[in-house]
Amino acid sequence: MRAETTRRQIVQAADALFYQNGFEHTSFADIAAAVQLSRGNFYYHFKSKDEILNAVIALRLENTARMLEDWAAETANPADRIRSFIDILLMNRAKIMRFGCPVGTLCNELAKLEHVAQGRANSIFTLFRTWLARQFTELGHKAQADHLAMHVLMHSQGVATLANAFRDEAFIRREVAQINAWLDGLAKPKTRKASR
Amino acid sequence: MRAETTRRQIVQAADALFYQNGFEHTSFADIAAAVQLSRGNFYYHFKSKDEILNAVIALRLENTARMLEDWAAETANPADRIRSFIDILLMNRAKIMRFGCPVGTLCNELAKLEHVAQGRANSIFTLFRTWLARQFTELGHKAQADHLAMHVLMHSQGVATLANAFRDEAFIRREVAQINAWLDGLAKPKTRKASR
DNA sequence: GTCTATACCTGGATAGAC
DNA sequence: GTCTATCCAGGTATAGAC
Repeated sequence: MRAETTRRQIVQAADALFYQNGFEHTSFADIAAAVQLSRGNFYYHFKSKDEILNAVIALRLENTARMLEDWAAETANPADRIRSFIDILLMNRAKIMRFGCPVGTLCNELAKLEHVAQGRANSIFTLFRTWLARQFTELGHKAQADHLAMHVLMHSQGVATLANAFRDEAFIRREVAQINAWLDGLAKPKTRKASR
Repeated sequence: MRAETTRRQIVQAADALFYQNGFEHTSFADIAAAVQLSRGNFYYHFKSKDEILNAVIALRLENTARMLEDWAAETANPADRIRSFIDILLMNRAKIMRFGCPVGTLCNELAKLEHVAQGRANSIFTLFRTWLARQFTELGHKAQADHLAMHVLMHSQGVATLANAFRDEAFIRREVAQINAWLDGLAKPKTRKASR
């Protein structure tokens, strides 16, 4: 098999395992088993575990950027674009209830490990943050665009953490409905002024 | 030294280390070094790592319960009691920015490990949840007390996760001010009706 | 109750044959 | 590019002396 193909398989397997079992809890043996490779062969593709982590983060950045571009291309209305982001909670609810948010839990873990890749992992958050801020700017909230972006991100992280702890789908739906209502208020601020 | 004293020291050291470095990343040697004990002696007090984890969770449950009782005793107004909870984010902001929320990050980690103590760890959340729900009931929101409790918990988790990733104190203050304003609306619903 | 010594295993990482 | 064999560090856990 071509090296490039094997490498990609390793990264994809590591991506899933890091998400499901955590970075530290995932061993080389686990990843090797997932792609049906011997442990020894592994080091032909990656010289260290940190190198795999970097590749996984790069993959996630790539996938995230593509997803955000697609949303921006498909959806004309900035409010609807933000709704696409919020909808992740519903689309991925099964995984979120089992494993939490892939970004939040990775950043949490790396923070405790004081890992060098912390900054790189956080940049996935930054990707969402700047994209959301751009949508809020287009919505006419330029001055507080970044604050609003952080608020939406905060909401998604809180929902993911509690949904994971309590395995509560109804809770997710309730909170998604609520943040969407909040977004409605922002999208049409002319109807009733200063409604908070 | 008396066994009881040593045992307590071990649990307190483990509590701090699990919070700062994560459960799995903390070794017996780390805890032993923190209390200046030999690794061998350790097993006189705890037969396994899971046993220490259980003791740590029990300690946290105890401390949390006492804190909530104190708030209920000190503060007459249920809205102010809820504000005591929200204020944790400000009081502990330095630690939260470095290590996240102790409850949320532990539950996250145990979920990925599929650890048997998961349920026990989650019960710390439940303690906050039922206490908050009681305050909302006293505030006159009995029907949605539990939903509101989950909403406040969700908020604190989201703020903690993002504050940890971005090390952003201004963000914490902003979000605390915002949820307090939201709480104001709930505490005095008579002034202006259906203000959301 | 506390120590040292040690057994045993897992995980990361390397060397070298094929 | 893939394998087996192997090394070494660190982690959990035990035995037994003091």
